[in-house]
Amino acid sequence: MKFTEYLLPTLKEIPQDAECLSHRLMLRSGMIRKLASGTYSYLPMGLKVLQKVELVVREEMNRAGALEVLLPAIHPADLWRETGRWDILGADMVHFKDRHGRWNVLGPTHEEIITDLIRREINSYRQLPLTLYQIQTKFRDEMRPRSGVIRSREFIMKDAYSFHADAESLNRTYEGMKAAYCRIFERLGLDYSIVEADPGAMGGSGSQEFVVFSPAGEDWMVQCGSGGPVVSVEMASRSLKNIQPPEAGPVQVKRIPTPGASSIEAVSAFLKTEPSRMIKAIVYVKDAVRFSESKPNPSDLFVVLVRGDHEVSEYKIRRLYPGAAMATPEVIDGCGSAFGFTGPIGLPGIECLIDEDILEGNEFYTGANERDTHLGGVTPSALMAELAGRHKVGDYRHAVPGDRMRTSDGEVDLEFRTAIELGHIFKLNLRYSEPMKAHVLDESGKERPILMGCYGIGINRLVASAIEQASTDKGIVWPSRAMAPFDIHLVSTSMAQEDVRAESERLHKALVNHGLEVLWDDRDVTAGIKFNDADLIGIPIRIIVGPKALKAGEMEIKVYPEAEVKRVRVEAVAGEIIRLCSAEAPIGSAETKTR
RNA sequence: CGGGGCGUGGCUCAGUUUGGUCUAGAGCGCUUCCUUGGGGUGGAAGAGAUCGGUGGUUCGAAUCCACUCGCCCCGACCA
Repeated sequence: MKFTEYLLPTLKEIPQDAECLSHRLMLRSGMIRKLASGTYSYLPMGLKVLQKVELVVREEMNRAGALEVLLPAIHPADLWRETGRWDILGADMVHFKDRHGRWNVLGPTHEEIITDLIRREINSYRQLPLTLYQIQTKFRDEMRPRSGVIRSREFIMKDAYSFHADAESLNRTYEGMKAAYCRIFERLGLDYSIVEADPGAMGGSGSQEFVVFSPAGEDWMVQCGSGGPVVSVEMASRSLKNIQPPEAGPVQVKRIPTPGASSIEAVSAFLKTEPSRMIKAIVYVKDAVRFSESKPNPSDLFVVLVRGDHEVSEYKIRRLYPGAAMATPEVIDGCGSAFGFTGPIGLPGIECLIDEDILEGNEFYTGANERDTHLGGVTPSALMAELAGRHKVGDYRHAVPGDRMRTSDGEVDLEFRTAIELGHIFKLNLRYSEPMKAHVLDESGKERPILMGCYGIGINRLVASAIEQASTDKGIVWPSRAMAPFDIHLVSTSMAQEDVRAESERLHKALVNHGLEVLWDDRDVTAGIKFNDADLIGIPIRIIVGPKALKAGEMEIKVYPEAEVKRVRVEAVAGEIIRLCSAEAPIGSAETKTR
């Protein structure tokens, strides 16, 4: 491809609106342009990179036995109502009323759509297992798009869905998909981590995220020592200090009117104190499925106490009560408390999980279980007196910096890093098949819901993260040749010199005829401009054709990131480059690329 | 949605505090010519802006006021 015939508008100056590195570089290298907040046009070179990633993804999906389909982007809202997600996702979905007055959704994901397809087409366990995938644009009306292409309102996703008659089959495919994901990320050269994710209240039995660490990341992850396993802040457990609960002491609390102030921030501001001096009390239902809201019994509930500046980890409390779910305001009001003003004092019969940090405190403020009222002077010993016997002390909160964890190497600090989520694999089990009645007949002729898994990769985000990984403000450093937009960057330093032009043209033709993708900078501009643009675009193999070397009958080859200049006889350059390019496994072979 | 910031040729910005000398400037980019040709070469001549929009105040508005639209950042929210 001749530069002069291509659309590659590189920018010398840093665009004002772009703050994160990948965003700046994608803009500057002419890969993308912004249309509006969270929507981007891909210019030819940007598209090329997306397609290179898609190629690897397709190959690995196909290899893993998944079949490619293409589902519609426009969905009737009724399908989303079947699973309750019309309400759950709500305003996050791009939706519109069509001319017949029916609500439609621009797909933010496709579980409902694929499940609908499967329930129509699949009737027998003998048609299972089956894995389908697609690469398609998703739409999400994000509250705040950010970081360029990392969180946008429209993005390309590879989403796969698997269907099974039994858990063993689901597990097998899940592991197969996980392996395929590893191959994809390895071939693309990403320095990624697999993070155990919270399977959540959906009854899921497993979920893992593929992340890359980056300052542009939005999710905090915790690593237990260097090289240790990575988990989310919600799941990271800390080693407890084994603080002995104090003796029960007098309950000398004072009631404080706090009109209208119910959130931690509002109350701490009103009382001129710190959130860390407050106790946050969250009421949970032990088993949301079997709970009857009309007759709430104190023994069906429990309350979790964490410091005001901490977050309750639902993951950790679900280890005690797997069916736990946050109580509704009605239940809270009905059990002798007041929504927004819950506290541990005066909730007879309700079990209490106390995060250990509370015992370290002296006096706390907390809700009085009465509207517009809080309590002051709540001490750990008062809690012991009040809760006598119906409490448990432990680790019930999200991890925070400063937490430590015991490992085989002794106690280590938890390391906090931000990460970008590129992929997520999930055992959905019956979450969609049950409400949507996607059933098959088993061997005994009995109707059973299909077990499902789902597996997503954000393509655009993956490209941005790859650029984030090793690039500098000078230019993009592609993590692998598989992702670089071209194989070769041919730089002719002086198009005014007839020999340079002629030799460049000959070489360009030879390489293209060998099936290589070559960007030939044939612009009539100075060498400095070309070198700077080459650094910006970052195509790893560069050939420099200039008058000096040419006089000696040579050209220069640089391979980045090693980038030692190698002088090669003009006649030998094409052969050398072809050898270089085929030294790697060509895309499509069974070989995994090594970085 | 709350908080903060911004909006002036294609890009980066100056000018706004204190209205008039701004029917608006600079650098980069763009067009033409010469020059140069290994890290954004030097020079000459040009094109290009209803100062985000609407309304108001005023003899006079890029500048003051109101409303509005858009963009960025932080937060809240959320798979």
